[in-house]
Amino acid sequence: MTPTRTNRKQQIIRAAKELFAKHGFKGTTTKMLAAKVGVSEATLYKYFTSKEDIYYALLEEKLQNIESYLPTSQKTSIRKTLEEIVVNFLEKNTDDVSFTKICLFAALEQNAYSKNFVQKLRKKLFTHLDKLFENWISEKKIKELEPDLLAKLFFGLLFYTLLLRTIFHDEKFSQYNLQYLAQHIADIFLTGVLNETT
Amino acid sequence: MTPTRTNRKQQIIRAAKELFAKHGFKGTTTKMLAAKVGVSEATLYKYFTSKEDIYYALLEEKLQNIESYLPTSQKTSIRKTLEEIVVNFLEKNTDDVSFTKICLFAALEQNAYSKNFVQKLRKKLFTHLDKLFENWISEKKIKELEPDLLAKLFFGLLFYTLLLRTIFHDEKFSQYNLQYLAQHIADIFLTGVLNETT
Amino acid sequence: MTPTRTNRKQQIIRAAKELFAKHGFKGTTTKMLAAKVGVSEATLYKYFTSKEDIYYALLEEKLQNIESYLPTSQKTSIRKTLEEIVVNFLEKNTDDVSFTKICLFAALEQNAYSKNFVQKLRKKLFTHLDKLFENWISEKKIKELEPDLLAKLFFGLLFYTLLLRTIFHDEKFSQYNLQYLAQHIADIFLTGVLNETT
Amino acid sequence: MTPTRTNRKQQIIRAAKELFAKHGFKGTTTKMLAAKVGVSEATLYKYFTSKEDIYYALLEEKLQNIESYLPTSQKTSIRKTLEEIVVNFLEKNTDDVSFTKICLFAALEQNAYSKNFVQKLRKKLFTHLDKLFENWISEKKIKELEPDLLAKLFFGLLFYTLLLRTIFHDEKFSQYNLQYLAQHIADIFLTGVLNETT
DNA sequence: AATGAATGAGCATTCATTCAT
DNA sequence: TATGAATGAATGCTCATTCAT
Repeated sequence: MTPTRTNRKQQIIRAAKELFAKHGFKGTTTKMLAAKVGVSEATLYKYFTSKEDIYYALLEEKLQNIESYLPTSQKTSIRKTLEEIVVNFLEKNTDDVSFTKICLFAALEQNAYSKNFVQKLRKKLFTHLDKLFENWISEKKIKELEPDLLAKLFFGLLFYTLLLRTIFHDEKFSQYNLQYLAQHIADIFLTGVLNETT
Repeated sequence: MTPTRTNRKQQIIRAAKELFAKHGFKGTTTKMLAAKVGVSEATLYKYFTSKEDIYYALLEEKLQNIESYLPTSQKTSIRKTLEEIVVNFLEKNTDDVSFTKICLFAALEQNAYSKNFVQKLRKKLFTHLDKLFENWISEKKIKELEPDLLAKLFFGLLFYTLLLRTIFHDEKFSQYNLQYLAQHIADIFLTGVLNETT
Repeated sequence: MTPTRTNRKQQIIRAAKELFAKHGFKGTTTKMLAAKVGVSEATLYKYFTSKEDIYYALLEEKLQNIESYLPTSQKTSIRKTLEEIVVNFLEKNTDDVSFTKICLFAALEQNAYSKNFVQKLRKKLFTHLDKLFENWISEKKIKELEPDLLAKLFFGLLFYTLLLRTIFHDEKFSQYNLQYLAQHIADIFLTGVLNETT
Repeated sequence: MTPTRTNRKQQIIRAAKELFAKHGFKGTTTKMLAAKVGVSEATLYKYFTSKEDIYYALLEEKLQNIESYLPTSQKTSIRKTLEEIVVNFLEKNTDDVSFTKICLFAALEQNAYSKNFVQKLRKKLFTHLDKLFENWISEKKIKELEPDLLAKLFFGLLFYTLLLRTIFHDEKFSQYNLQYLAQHIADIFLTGVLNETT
């Protein structure tokens, strides 16, 4: 594939990402997409066989390029590790809101392909996180609960925070700096909200 | 409005709820809707002025009828209170998955009306929850953090759990019984995951 | 089905017959068809599910209504019988050229459906003709050849004459009166072209 | 024109012949054609100015190269001559079904050009055949009928036999060997089907 | 000599909506 | 109250064709 050809494909995917995020799959028309890319609708079909094909390419690409929000280096403390996860996750996904939206649309629209995508995505997101909790449990550092339950509940805190910041446009959560949020989320998850004196 | 008229309106809204949940607003056609209700498409327009109108009526109705997941009676312990909230919330929303989906669609589709809806909905959901945490804080029962931050993080645990059970179709989370989930969520939120001995 | 509904369907089929005959299936657009009927394209789809559906309905209807070109009463002579067949066949099909054309298009375009149609049509055309020749053979009135071979060769004379008159626009054949043609065709088929004195 | 250029043109025409025969003019796309030739669509337009142009070139070429099915040498008997015509005609056209189909499509599609083509073709086909019958008539060998009427009716037998074998896929007619068919067709045309004793 | 890239016009089909009855 | 009949505008997609390279 010539470099131009790849570029055009990328252009289309990039434009599609924005539009699908804003209007969903059904809500995005090929006309809108062509206009955004600055080509004719016919041109779209020189690069992709169908609107669905563009959608799939978009999801597929995301699945490949998904960046880990997990710390690369071994952290000394659980707390630091969790804090870094929070910051990483929110940082990466705040910049690319469309991805979050597209994932949610995919989860909601529920055709065979998007179901598969969501499944793969969740696997990718949790494989490493699960392991982290497993290790901590086996090291007796944290309570002996099912590691994936812990991973998912922790992720729930992240995920909902992300939604508050990017989709629900919660004023407060949007203004908090990430460090501050990370500290509180990590703290609550580790030690709970009860007053120590209690 | 005659009772029949009200009934028909209700029938339409009920059918719309299912369809919008399954296919989104754009993905639901008036043809599908009419078929589901068992009337002609023309009849739809005797009761509502447009497809959007049906959507708005649906959201509005939900906003009125939203049932509190908060405990009605004063509970003795925070733990019991939180547990009851978890159980209530999951119970009510598991039965009515379409509502969750419609809310998410509304949040994603982001037109003026749905934005407004999401805002109102969140207000309704959080007003009482916020107060609960405020009280506990003033009673020094829990750490002195911003009450709405606490409320939202706690809600994040609930909400993500709901998504896992109803939209992401997480096998494990779907099988857990609600009591079990409630205990763990409440426990983690209150005391954290760290080993007490640490 | 209300009478109006039937009428519209019939109107569409009638218009389609003309257009498909003139331009073939591919060459006929739904726009042309709608214009000819005097309705919008959308209306076409209230009565038929697709362009193909219209085509099929058209063929199906023809298959039902196909009129026999065979003599109803028992003729005294073979010659009279054949002459009547020629006249009947040419008369019926000259009035309805579109049918001939559509059949030929169907035979040429060769999709699964039209293949089936052509097969059924040929069966309908030949079943009785075959029997006629069988009888004559068993009565020793004509040479002892395979009856269907005879039927088909005789039909070839008819069919080609029809093409000459309706599709190839052969001047002479178009001007001959049917009686004249019938006599010669029957005569040649019965006694051949050789001079009797030879 | 360089020899390569001629070759490419020929390649295109050959591919077009197959495709037009299978799908008709409208049913054949330039994409299909380019793919079959193994070049880009753009290349097609280096050799022909339009899709129609290819079609015309194709017909024109056929018109030039049409091979006579008439016997080259003077045959002793009419019977032998007719038999040879039948065999020749069926042999040549069975091998090249696409030609028959294209001619029929041309006759059906009825635009100015194809009308002209069909006319020329028929002239070519009948000029010599007509003469043959003229001669036989003047030699008093056959009945004194209009020679072109005879020629066309005889041709009808050939033509319908060809259709049965190539387009209608008549099982029996496809299996008969040509010699057998030729004998019967010639015999019937010459002496008729009536029992001699009658 | 060949083609990659592009497209305006058109295709069959569906949409939400209207209106006379 | 309900709907059969209708449609303008749009949808995803394909077509034959052009042109710079």
